[in-house]
Amino acid sequence: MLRNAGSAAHVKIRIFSCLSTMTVRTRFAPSPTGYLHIGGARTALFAWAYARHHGGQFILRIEDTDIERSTPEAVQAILDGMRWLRLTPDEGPFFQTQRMMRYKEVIQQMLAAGTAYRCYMSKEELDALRAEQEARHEKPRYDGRWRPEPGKTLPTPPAGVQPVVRFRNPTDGVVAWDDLVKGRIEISNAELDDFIIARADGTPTYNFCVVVDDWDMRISHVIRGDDHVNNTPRQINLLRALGAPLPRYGHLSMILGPDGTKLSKRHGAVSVMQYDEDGYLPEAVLNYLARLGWSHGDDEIFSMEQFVQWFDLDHITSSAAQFNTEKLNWLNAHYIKHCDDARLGQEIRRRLAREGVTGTAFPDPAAIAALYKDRVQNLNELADAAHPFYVAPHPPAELATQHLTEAARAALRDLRCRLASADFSPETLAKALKETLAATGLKMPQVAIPLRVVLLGQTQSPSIDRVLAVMGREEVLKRLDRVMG
RNA sequence: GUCCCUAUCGUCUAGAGGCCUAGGACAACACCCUUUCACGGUGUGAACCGGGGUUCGAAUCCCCGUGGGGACGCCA
Repeated sequence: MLRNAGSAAHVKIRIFSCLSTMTVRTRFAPSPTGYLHIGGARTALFAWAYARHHGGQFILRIEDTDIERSTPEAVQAILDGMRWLRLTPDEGPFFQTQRMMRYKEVIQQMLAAGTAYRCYMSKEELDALRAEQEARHEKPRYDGRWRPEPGKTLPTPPAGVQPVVRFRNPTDGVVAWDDLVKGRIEISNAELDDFIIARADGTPTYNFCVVVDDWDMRISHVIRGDDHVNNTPRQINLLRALGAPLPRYGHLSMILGPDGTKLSKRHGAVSVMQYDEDGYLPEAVLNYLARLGWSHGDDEIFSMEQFVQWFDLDHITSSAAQFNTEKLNWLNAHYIKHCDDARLGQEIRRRLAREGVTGTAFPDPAAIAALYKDRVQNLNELADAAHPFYVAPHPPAELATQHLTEAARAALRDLRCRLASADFSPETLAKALKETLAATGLKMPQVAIPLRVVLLGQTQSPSIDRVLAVMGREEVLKRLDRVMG
């Protein structure tokens, strides 16, 4: 799978296999400096779907070369997020920190081949150079002072300075590629400078590791956020210098926050696990994300199987999309409605347990889910609805005075008698209710609402007979007696 | 500042020169259903950023503005 040696022979095999089998291999390559947020999740989803659609492989690669900022917690958070979304990689996770020998080897080769060179410029000198360039309204870039040229005399390396290694970027011509989502993009080499591929301490940098990894891992399609568009020409030049085949590139436009501004840690860019926390079903989040920047005619609701079958890069919008919670809520409500009762029951238990409510075996949470699934937008609302079934509420004072009038109490007493001997089947419950209406001359709401107040501490609920059935005789009578005295 | 990307209802989007009097969905509003609240059903309002071209014909192609975004690290 991964090779540590890059001999010419195996380069040849690599090219051959790409051309002959056309295997699609995509990757998701997050850096573990934080959790998996919604933008990263969509990138992963699209890369995953593209590979699946073409019967190829989806690879997860953790780009942890920034030792300062990478944490094991973040690695775990990314893995958790992907597992929750069921975006299972076919290969990996691979860690760049475990491939250091390979990067160093390639750097040595480039140094030997003259496609890279040592640069002894200090950070201070660099900063000064940039400041000058900015003062002249120029794009800040390295001036190539340590770049070897035929007939050029290089400065003498200062003593005691550890050099960085820079890539010898072509100086003229343009780098162009047909972006899978944005179309043809051309960038002049004059815009690019000789970027650093190895730091003074010898560790390789991002643009270099990406190139070596994409090459070694035989990535055929690089699908990533469009904040990487500017890196692409550098990576293409590097790949060419290495004699490596070029993958195809597709750059996804970004996801903006609900207010149209960039997602930031402060708003919108929450962990995907937060959506679990907030009561969203992963299939709702996935469906929502799939439609954010991609479309298939008028189709809005579809399974992941369907998505994989339909997915292509031709129907991706090239402009940024704004996150819209209302639509996510709508999808979530839809998926809850169509979700299996037993699974919803488990979700109710899990969420109730989180609030310290245990002993939720009776009534069956799945039965409560069946009662409420088509009236909630998220699983937390479902758990909230289930709560009073397990913890008898005290009817709020104002609801009691407003609804538990003498007439209502009389009706409830009448109903209690009939219920005491009922078997709590839907038929007998409906019959008892009707008899009470007839006996008291009240209308259904005049009995149902006081009953809701007594049983659930609320004026709203599903059909009261269904509530009675789920709550069960024993508990219903207990609650009636407690309030009616 | 320089370079790159981008622009259809409030939002996500359909749209590949005539199928567009611009379609769908969310949200909003109205009505219907109703045992309360929801669900659901039906319906209404709502958009091609501006200006120039090309063409018999432009939402669609080209140019220039303008708005938005990204990049310009010994971060990824």
